[in-house]
Amino acid sequence: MCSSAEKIQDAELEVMQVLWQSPQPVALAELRRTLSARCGWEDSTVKTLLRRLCEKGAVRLERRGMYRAVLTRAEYDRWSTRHYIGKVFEGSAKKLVAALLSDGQLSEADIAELSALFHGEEPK
Amino acid sequence: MCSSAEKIQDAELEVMQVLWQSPQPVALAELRRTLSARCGWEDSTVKTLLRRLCEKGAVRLERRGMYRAVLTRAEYDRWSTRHYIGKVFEGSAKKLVAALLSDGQLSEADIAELSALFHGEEPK
DNA sequence: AGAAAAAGATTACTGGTGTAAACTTTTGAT
DNA sequence: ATCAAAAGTTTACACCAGTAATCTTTTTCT
Repeated sequence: MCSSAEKIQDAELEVMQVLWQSPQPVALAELRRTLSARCGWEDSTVKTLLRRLCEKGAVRLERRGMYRAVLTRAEYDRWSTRHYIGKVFEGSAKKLVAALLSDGQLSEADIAELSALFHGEEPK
Repeated sequence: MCSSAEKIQDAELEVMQVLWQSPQPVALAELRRTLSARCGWEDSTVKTLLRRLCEKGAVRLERRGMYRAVLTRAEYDRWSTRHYIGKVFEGSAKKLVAALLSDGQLSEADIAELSALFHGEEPK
């Protein structure tokens, strides 16, 4: 139950996002380049964040200079949404969606697509 | 545009939630009672949080011992969802809802209700 | 008026997060 | 074998958030 996802901090999430969007594993050099561009971080900052992520079990050092995400994006999303919804919407995902709707955060097109999803696939 | 909502911290949110769920304004004594029960906080903790919220403009001291939420729940929800979706779902509310769906965080009943909302009211 | 109670203001302390420098070890190239 | 570059490790440091004690002022009760 404690897949560590909850403890991932904002800065760490930036690192995870880079790991998630390349085929695994990713070279430190590339992490450094991407995060320097995207966040303006120094080399040592990236290393610190990688170390913390490894300590949390969210990342693994595959081999020298190659890092792999252990925590998957889907896992992170699940945990973080649960946490967020618990904090703000009394644990009700439905309330969150209703709020998005009444805030106009979903376009007509979004709604159409989601309606389709609501009735289409989903395994269960 | 910076209605302060983004900077509301977790502990502060607990206080806001108490303010939001009683007809405004709320007596310090009641905040203290509720938050002591709900969060186990001391009197001075509640006062510190109220002070910080006042500094942020999210709460106002209406008159001695009576606090009023200036930031509304709807405003907070809007800002916090935007922020969260920006951080985790590349700014796409649709992606968030799709994730909830594939995670099974929406029951059949939820989906039915939301489908109705999708096609029913909403002023726009 | 004086004292007790409540509210408000000031100060504090710890741990975590963002950010990074500096030091050490390993590896690849001459 | 040596040296430089890259990677890994250690240490650092400021700020904020969570939590609270204490001190001061205001109100209320007798």
